[in-house]
Amino acid sequence: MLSQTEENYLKSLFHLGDEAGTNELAVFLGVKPASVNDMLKKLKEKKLVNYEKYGKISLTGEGRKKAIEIVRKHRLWETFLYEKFAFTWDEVHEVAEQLEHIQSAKLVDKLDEFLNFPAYDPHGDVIPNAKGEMPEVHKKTLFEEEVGHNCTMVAVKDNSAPFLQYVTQVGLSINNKIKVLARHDYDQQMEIEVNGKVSSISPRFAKNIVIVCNDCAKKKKAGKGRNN
Amino acid sequence: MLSQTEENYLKSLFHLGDEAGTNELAVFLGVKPASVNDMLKKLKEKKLVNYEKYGKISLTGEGRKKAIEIVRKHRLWETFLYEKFAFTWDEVHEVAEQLEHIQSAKLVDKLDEFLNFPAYDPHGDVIPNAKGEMPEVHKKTLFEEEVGHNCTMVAVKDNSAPFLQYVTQVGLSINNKIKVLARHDYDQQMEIEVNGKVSSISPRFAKNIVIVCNDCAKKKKAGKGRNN
DNA sequence: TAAATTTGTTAGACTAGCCTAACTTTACTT
DNA sequence: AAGTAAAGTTAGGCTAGTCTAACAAATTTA
Repeated sequence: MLSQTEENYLKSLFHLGDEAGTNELAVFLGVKPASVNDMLKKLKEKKLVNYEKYGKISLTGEGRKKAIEIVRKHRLWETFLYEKFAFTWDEVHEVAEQLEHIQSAKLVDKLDEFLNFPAYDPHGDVIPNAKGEMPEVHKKTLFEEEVGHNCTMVAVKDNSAPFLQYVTQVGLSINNKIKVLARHDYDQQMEIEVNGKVSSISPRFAKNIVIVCNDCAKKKKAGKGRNN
Repeated sequence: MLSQTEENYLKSLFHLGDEAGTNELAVFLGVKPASVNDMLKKLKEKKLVNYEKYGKISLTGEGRKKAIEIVRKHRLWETFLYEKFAFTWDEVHEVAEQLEHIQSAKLVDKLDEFLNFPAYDPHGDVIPNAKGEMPEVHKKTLFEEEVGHNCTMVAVKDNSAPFLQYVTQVGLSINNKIKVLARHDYDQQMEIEVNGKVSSISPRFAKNIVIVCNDCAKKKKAGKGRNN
């Protein structure tokens, strides 16, 4: 059993990617490099990180597996708070930071099922599945999507009530499919179809909807990610 | 902000009542008396317990308030796991022990609302309301209930699939109202009404349903309680 | 390539929460 | 009321995780 602190180190290493250094990790975690050093020795001992003096830090297979489990829990809880308890996307993170450390395999399974196995969290990040698989994904705004393509809404960028009402009116919500029917060169107004309903949306609106394209080729390197 | 450990001490003191001793608390928490002693000094310093050397331990008003908040969270989470995630009543406690320490007022409010402000948890214990009020209650089995009285189901004693199926068939679930229509002296079979539906139930069945009477006078002293 | 800067490491110390062992106070028993 | 048993306390020590300060290695830059 890992402590919450150990879990946080693994999670942070996962987000920083495989070329992390001591200082970088220290800044990320909000502790001093000396503390990171101590912990790295411990995690190396437990075979969760690869680490040699003055070298770069990376997760072992086992460490990565643990990290992904935590990310999975974090993102499932964020989705839960957002969808079921009407938290806004900027409120979910802090509480999910706590909830991600709850130990219960059954709870995670049930949560996943309860949310209907969501693919994306409210920030538009991919939720790893129960096997720890995490398809890579290229996020962009709906405004940038090509005409004729199908995409999935994964997040919003604006949290204001008027915007959110508009989103609802158009029939959109996270994990919904969207088809881009047209874009007018004149005023960049777009025509989209959601659940058979066609809407005309402004460029401003489209720029606040984050999507992943279902028709674009899927090959991209993983970035550094966010703090979760 | 209290640590999880501090919260557990307060919660335990609440369950043990106001005449707890050092040893008793140590046994309850599974630690040594010396550890309890250290912590009591700290909690006294924080004005959460009343405590003098060699004297009995009790919670201050503030300490009690904190303890009730934790009990409230524990019981709401138990109810959540039981009702929404199909945990059995003997599985909920362990996970609720972890969830009760999550810090988020909004989360607790939403949880309460999501569960429709439940009065009892799956063990039949009263859930304190948002104000920290906790009506005292006299639990008994449905078998013991008087004919003509109305009562509320608060728990089951048997967790087997056949029993639970039968419970469902009769239309019963936790926080449901039951009216006792009759009891036959011959075989102690009972007639009950649930949501307008009348059922005939065996004494064995009735003995596995825990209820609180809504028609009995409500005056009784608080007992020592359980570990939650 | 040598100096300066950045990055990483070590040693020693602190706090929370726990322990054991020894001791003190209170309560029980006859 | 004296002696024993039970309950409670203290002192000192341990681990996890943090810190500061001093030092060492690596990297950048002139």
